[in-house]
This record gives sequence, structure tokens and C-alpha cells, in this order.
Amino acid sequence: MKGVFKVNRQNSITDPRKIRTRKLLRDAFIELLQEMDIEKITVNRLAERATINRVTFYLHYSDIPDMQEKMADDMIDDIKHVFDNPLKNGKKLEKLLVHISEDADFYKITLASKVVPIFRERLNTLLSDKIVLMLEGKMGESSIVKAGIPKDIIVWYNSSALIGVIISWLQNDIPYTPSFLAKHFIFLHNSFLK
Amino acid sequence: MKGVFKVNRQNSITDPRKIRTRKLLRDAFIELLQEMDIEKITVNRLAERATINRVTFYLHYSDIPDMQEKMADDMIDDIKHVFDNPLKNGKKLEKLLVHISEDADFYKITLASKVVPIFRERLNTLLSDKIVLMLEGKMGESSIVKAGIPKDIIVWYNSSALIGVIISWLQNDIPYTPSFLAKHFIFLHNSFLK
DNA sequence: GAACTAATTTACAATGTGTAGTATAATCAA
DNA sequence: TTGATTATACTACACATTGTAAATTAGTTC
Repeated sequence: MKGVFKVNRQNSITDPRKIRTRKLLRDAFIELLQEMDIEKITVNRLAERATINRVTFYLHYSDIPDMQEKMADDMIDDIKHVFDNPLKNGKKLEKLLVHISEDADFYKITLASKVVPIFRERLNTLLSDKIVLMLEGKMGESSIVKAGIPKDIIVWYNSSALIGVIISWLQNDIPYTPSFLAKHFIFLHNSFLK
Repeated sequence: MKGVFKVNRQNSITDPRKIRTRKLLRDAFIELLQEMDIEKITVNRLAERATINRVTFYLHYSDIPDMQEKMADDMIDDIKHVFDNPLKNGKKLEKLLVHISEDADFYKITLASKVVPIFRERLNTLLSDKIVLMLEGKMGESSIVKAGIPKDIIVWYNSSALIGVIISWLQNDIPYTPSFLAKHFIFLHNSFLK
């Protein structure tokens, strides 16, 4: 083969055809989730709605659960960028809520509907990590330590409170502004540390 | 037809054949959920594992989601009985955790695995109602009212904290006794009311 | 034992799955 | 622009799953 290498060939993600197809699939998926339960979504229907050939689907994903996982990965990547900025915790939470409210159609169907638990699971893992960090700075002074409550119980409590509040907020069609919700969440969250 | 009525015919739930078949299906479903993702569970596999004919499945449920819903109904009925006894809230929570830990295989796979969100949804609804009752008695005296936090945010916060703690407790294979967990949860839950 | 009901068995049409091979068209690098 | 590369379209196939129907067998109730 004469050692002919073609390494710098753009072999994937930047190809506009791929980007187009994945966007079509993503949009079709969200649409179908709004119309029917996840069990009724087939590769057939998905391809038809996305106006692509069914076989093309398999060039991108091995099956529908695989597609969900990769879409959840993308979601987590987006959210991580929100946390990158060096802000205080209250402001970070507000930024997160702004981001979610700006793509509410997507987040409502993937987090706040009864389907697609993988999205909730991924977000829960991410937020748990953040909660651990928030708590570690504050544990020293609080009365919680004296009460002898295991740290993992405290983390379970606060991370599920956070994701639960976000999901209920979405389910109720965002009745409060991000800043309002963030402020009151932080108040509840801090109240037991005093 | 001579007006012949046969109203007191035992037409359903007490027939041992029905009970037997439903138990076989329930056990098979839990088994399969431990072995594979929900999407891979077909009526074929379910009937095979339950050692019943596939057609028999359709005599009981219209499809697998329908079966999940009816199993979730049964779960909620069981839990409601726990709350029937007139006990103080801390003791009720402990009773609930005892009940869950005694059927941990079932609750772990239906609540704490990434599948079957309908079970989580049902439990969440039930616990939200209970949390509302718990809060209503205590709201008057607390500083929360003065802080101007909307009541629904407080309910979102506390009900999702409760179900989240239960689920994490199951996911971690019940590392604390029900009484221990109940005590510390109640402490966290009450701390912001002071 | 007679009446009833659940479960089995077999069959069938419709739909969905995953993969192959070939052809077309868009993109990229030079 | 040209040639190489890659994504998509199209057709086809073997196989699994679904939901229902009809006739039969087995178990339950009174």
C-alpha cells in the first residue's frame, strides 16, 4: 500500500450532510415524543418524519436507545458549558435555569415527561457532583455535622430536590422566572446549614 | 332468554388461574428487567419466561405498557395501606421504608433502575400529596412564609427530595436501616421550618 | 355433573428490524 | 475544476414481533 496516509481527511462530525441528518432526526424525535409514547416510536416512523431513508438511521445510531444516549451526551455537554464560567453558586443556578428555559421544548419532553429516563439520569449525575462541591465548602460550620447525618444522605436529599424542582418547574410550564426560582431554591437549600 | 341472571358468578379476580398467571407474569417481568433493558422485553420473551402461552398474555393486558400501569396501580394500593394507620409522620415514613425494604427486589428494579418511569411517577404523585399534608400543619409558624417562597416550590422541593432519597437508598442496596434513614430525613426536612 | 371461564394451540396478516449490495449525489482536498 | 471520498437513497431479504381469530382442552364454581 506504499504507506499512503490520509489522516487529515475530515472523516466525520463537520460534514454538513451528517449535521443535517442528525438535526432532522433530533427534531423528529422530539416531535414524535410529543405525539406518542416512547414505545410507539419506531425507526420506521422516525425516518419517515425526518424525511430520511430508514437505512440512513442505522448509519448514525444502532437503535433508538443508542440515539437517546447520544442525545443525552450532547445535552450534558451543553450544560457543562454553563458551569464553566466562574460565578457564585446562586448565579450558576440562574444561568442553568435560563439555559433550560431557552430550550424548554426539548427539556420538557426529555426531562419532564414520563419517558426517556436516561436524560433525567444523566442530569442527576451531573447535578449530584455539583451539589457535593457546593456542600463541601459549607459543611464545616453547620449544625448538620453535629447531628451526625451521613454525608451521602445529605447529597441524595439536595441533588434530588434540585432536579425535582427543575422538572416540576418544566411540567408546570415555567411559571417563575429563572432568577426568582434560583433565589428561592438557594434559600431552601441554605436554610438547613445555618 | 327467560330472564336468567347469574350475577353472583365469580367472574374474575378470585379465580386461582388468573391469580397464578398474573403472578407468573409479574415475576417474569421483574426477572427480565434485571437481565435486560425494558425495550428488549417483548411479549414473546415474557410469555416464555412466565411459562404461559403468548396469547394468554393478551387475555390479561393489552400490551406491556398496560401491564406496567396495572402493576404500578397495585404498588400504590399497597403503599396506601401503610399510610392508613394513624401514626405520627416520622413513624409513617419508617413504616413506608420497612415495607419497601421488605420487597426490595421489586422496588429496586421498578423505582431505582433507569427503566419504568411510571412507577416513579406514581409514587411521586402519592408522596407529593402526603408532603402537602405534612406541610400544611406546620406552615403557620415557620420563617418560610415570611421569606415569601411560593408553596408549590416548597412542595416540589420536599417531595422530590423524599422520593430521591428513597431511590438512592435502594440504588445503594439499603445501607441504612429504615428507622435510621427516616430519622435523618425528618431532621433535614424539619430544619428549614424552624 | 352442568355451566362457566381461563388457558392452550394453531394460524395469519401486518408491521418492524437489521443488514446487504448497488447507485447517486454532496463534500473535501489538491 | 478534478478526482477521491463519504453520506444518503433505494431495493431487497430473512427474521422477529404484534395483535387477533377460531377451535379445543383444562380447571373452577355452584
